[in-house]
Amino acid sequence: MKRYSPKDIEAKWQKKWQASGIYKAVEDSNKPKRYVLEYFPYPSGSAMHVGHVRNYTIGDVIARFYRMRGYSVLHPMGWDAFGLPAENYAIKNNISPKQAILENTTKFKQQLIQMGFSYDWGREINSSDPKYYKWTQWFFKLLFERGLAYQKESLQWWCDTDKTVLANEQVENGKCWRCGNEVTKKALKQWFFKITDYADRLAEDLDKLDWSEGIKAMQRNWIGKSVGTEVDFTVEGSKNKITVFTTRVDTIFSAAFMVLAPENPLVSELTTPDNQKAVLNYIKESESKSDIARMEEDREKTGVFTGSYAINPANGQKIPVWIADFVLAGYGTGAVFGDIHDERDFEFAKKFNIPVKPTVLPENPQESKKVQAKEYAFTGEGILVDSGEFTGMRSSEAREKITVWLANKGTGREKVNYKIRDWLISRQRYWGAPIPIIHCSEHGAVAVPDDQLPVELPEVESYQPTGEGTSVLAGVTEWVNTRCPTCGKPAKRETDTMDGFACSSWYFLRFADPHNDKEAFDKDKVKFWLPVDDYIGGAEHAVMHLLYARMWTMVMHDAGLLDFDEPFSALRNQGMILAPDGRKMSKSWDNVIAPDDIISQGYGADSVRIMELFIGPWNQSAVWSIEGMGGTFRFLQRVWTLSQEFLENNKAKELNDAVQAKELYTLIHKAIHKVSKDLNNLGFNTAIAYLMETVNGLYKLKIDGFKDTKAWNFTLNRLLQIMAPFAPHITEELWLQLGHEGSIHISKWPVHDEKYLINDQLTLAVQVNGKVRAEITVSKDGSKEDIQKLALAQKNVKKYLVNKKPTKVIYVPGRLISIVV
RNA sequence: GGGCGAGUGGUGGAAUGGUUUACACAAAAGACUUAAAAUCUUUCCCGUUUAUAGCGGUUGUGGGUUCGAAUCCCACCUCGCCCACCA
Repeated sequence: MKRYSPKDIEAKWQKKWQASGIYKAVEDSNKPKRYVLEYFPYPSGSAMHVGHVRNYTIGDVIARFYRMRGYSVLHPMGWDAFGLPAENYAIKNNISPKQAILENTTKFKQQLIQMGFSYDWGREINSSDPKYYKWTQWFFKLLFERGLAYQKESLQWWCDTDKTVLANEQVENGKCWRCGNEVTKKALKQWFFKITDYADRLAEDLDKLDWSEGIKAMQRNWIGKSVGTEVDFTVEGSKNKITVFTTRVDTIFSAAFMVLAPENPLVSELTTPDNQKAVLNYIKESESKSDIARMEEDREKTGVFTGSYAINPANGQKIPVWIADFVLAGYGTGAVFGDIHDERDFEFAKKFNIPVKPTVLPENPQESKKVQAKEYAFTGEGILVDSGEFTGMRSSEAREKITVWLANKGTGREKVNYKIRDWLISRQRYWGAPIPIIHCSEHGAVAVPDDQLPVELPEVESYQPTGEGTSVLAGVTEWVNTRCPTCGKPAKRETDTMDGFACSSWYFLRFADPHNDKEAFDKDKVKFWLPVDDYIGGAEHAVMHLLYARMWTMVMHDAGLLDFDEPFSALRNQGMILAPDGRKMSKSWDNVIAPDDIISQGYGADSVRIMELFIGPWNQSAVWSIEGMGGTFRFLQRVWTLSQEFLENNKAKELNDAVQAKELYTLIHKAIHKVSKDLNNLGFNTAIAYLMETVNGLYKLKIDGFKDTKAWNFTLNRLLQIMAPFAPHITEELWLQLGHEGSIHISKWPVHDEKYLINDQLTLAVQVNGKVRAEITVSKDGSKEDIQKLALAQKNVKKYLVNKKPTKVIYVPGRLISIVV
């Protein structure tokens, strides 16, 4: 008998599948469709580890399940090839980024193929291919023409290691998301996408998505919608006014001081000569302070008085105007009023001895006393005092009324603010899609005409960034110098490139029509496949890719290119795989486990795939277990051995045994039912556990021999089919050995027969006062009365019923009978 | 400080109102073998007991609802991830 040896079968089938094209996605309108997509990978220098592989395994099992259930399945793969790591890798290894991508994608592809993933490789795309980025540029133009791409000079996050600006989303705790070094601010003219125009829609539409609450919460938090009031304060002896944003206009009568951000342009005008020196010093100091220091927790409040006073429009009170770096220039109006109803303000007031007094009090009299004694900053809702005509109102009512009152006086208005800032898209690096803009001294920024797309990246000598705030493209004079598309006069090309997130904001659409050279995609093809039904990936993209892609989809929808405005109906966030030491897998920890090593140790891809899912719930993190691999391998080996033994026995004449046949049918139909149900609910680990249980059951039956040929044949065939999404190689091989011609992976998913799911005999637990005291076996259609009688007759039950009568009997069919005394 | 998730045997986990610990790992014993590996079979929460049955206990802690709670409610503790001076 031949032993199970994955290396003898896996590569063979991978080649055959590729040749026969069984995973090709076909638009068949007679079938329902399913678009299963995993985030397309970034082909970095380090190969994929078992954590990445889990992501693809989840997608592949889903894709295979739907394919067998008769769906038209699109399961594509491509490469997010532009970006910093590829360029840095190229510089380090002294090769071109193009060459680096070629090397890395070759390695990644080989890794994916050896795992037996069912991708339609005919749809492979690469975002650094001019045939692809031509359309990325085309979409840039779409945004530009719709007023959603613009240039602005301002202070930007700058990473001095990577020599480029970064988007807000790419700065984590004041550090560059790529290299981890502290970022600084630099004044540069940059390109932005106006994602703020979509802030409200991006927040509101989250409700209609089947995404994990965690990711939705992260996006809501990032967008940071807050509804409040803008209030204008006049400045004593000046025409200037200071506008503030507040969500608590009900506290306006308590305003005791104003605070402006040091960067607020009003500061220089409001500063009186006496205070000039102190203010300038403070501004200088806060500029030089690193953002890490500025964001430090529990930092003591700092600030200086400007010498000016503002007038509270609510009560005419004169209050001092300060500047302090706890007020952010970029949010709201860059100015706030301060009072005792905010912890930060109260802290500030205490530090600088500014008198404050509450005008909102808690309803609880004890707490109210404490607040009046200024024991703490009362930030909750309550009843207004000393607030003119609003005294006695509740906070919520007062907010509405005061806003209307201020609006009528012309000194206030309702206002919605967002934390999200526009998306900074330009990068001072070589390896990205060039921004398709030409700068003309007469016509300004002009889009490159469609017939001149793509604007191809020119070859350069060195990819080393200059650090001067421009990309190396600025040095390619013959490329930079061109003519204005409008007037034909000499003009210069934009030399910044787009961030890689532009490329990934539409790739899921390109998979529907990857080779189209007339347009980005054919509308009908996109209509057939999109939106993505299952989008699988980690949570690290929550406020980057997942937000950007949603915005682009909305823009395309508004431009009439799409008839949907959300790209990903369901998002599946897989849990991380940790190294056996419990830490994240990383080169620097030297704890990375690559699938290649496990496969070459003889376990094979099927065992790895099963381990990825059996290790725990797919959406929770898990520690990789090397020992566990033995278990998944043994399981597959048992299936193999059982099949071989059956095939050898099967050569003899046909045998019949009704008793064994019934047991076999019961086992397999239950398995079909359970595995189908679990796959529908993404219960991969429990589906595998049940398959193992089923195989254990078959081994028990085997002890008596293969007594019914037909039933064994049926059972093994169905078992292989329901195992096929998890272990595609071994099931395909055994399917062939059992005499089938076509591939198991396009065979019809089996349906269970209900009659085998019902047991004739049931085992019930008998409880007395909630404790299990006995077990009884009853017929499935026994009446409650009969069962109750039997239960009460149990020796160990009687013991507890001496001199007592049951007050209540609860019968849960198929489970238990509970007697209460 | 805010948000999200988790806490069950030696370990990963199963069970989402109904017999806690399915499935697997690790460990132990037996069969086969000259031997080992592999394979097959069995045992495996704690206490009480020579042992089995039985009895008692047990899902982070404390309380509640219920005939019955890992599951629902209240309070608290611990761990992980994300965000954080956003007025």
